[in-house]
Amino acid sequence: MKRENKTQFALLGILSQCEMNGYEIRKYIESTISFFWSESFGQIYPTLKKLESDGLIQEVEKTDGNDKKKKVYRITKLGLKELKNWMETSNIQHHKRDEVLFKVFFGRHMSPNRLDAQIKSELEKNKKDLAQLLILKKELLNEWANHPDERFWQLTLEYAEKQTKLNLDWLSKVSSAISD
Amino acid sequence: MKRENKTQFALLGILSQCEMNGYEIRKYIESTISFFWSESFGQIYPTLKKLESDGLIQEVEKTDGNDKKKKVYRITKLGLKELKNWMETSNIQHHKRDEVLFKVFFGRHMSPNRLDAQIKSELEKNKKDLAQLLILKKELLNEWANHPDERFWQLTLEYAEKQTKLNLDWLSKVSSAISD
DNA sequence: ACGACCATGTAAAACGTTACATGATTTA
DNA sequence: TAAATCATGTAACGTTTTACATGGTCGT
Repeated sequence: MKRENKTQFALLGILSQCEMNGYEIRKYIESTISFFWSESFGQIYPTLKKLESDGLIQEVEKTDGNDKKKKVYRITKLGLKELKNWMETSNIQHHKRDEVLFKVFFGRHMSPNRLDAQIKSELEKNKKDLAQLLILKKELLNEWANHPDERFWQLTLEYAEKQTKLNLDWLSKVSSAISD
Repeated sequence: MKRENKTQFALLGILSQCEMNGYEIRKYIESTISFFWSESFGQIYPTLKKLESDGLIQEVEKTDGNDKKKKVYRITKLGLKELKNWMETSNIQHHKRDEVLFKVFFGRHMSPNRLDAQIKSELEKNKKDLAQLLILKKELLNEWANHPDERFWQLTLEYAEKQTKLNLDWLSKVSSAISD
């Protein structure tokens, strides 16, 4: 099986929800789907060019002379078709590399203090993540109710919340367990 | 910040627990830590060579003339030092790309049947994973009690079990939710 | 004797991050 | 007017997968 470029499909998925430029795509990923996806600018801009030259997205025509430098893209019918096709036919792959679990699993090699400091830093990160998720949850209930994607976002958000709570519980436990 | 080669440290971590050859390292990863880590042969063999030439691991001297083709490695003192140093000083990074959540989040573009089929396949995978985790749990209690890594394995395993159960619950819910 | 698994490796191609480069616009 | 943020992009480098290549060993 050849390697598929997942970045392509991520950008198609995002543009299927809303017209955006590259910079906004990055912000969207960071603020909304960073829980399960990440992309860097070094991937986003070249991929946008490729998608455009393949006819899967197109630049939105500018209504006025402003925003000369802003390149806002929209997904095309062909793009939607390709997205659907990939989603329906590709097998789900799992490439796991979780450095938190790595450090706990091989934790014997670290001084307990250093391990604990890293665990506490993860705890803080997860607290912030949870706060952000609760904001997204409210936004979803108020502003995005009845959006065609709403039920899918709801399900994803629910997973994210439970996952983050599990992390918080477990990290606390690890922190206690190693300070004996 | 330059990019660190995480494969190196993974192999050092594994060899800190037991002498092994490349093939066994792969099996170990698949059977024991696939929950949070993965490596391919294309990474393992070249990395073993590099680690050896850097003096972080060494080939175990063969006691008899057999096993000419088997290259069993052991971690050196320098290797242990480098492992400890990396673990204590590196920041934990998160490069998330979860294709299950991707497919649910952008699930509107799939026919409900196709999405459900993929979710059911994930359910099966998680059931198998859970069964495997329970086997590991028993092994840990019986054969590996009092091993110096035991408490760290216990914590990691506990996370894996809770995570897998969360997955099973959530996947069932997704499956119900999309067949309306 | 056949298939499954053990065992080691390389090469090509693709993927992805990071740092760099540049400049406009907005906000305090 | 300075700082922050918006905005697009490229180049170098390193990482990772996949496919290929080869041959040994073990069980049935």
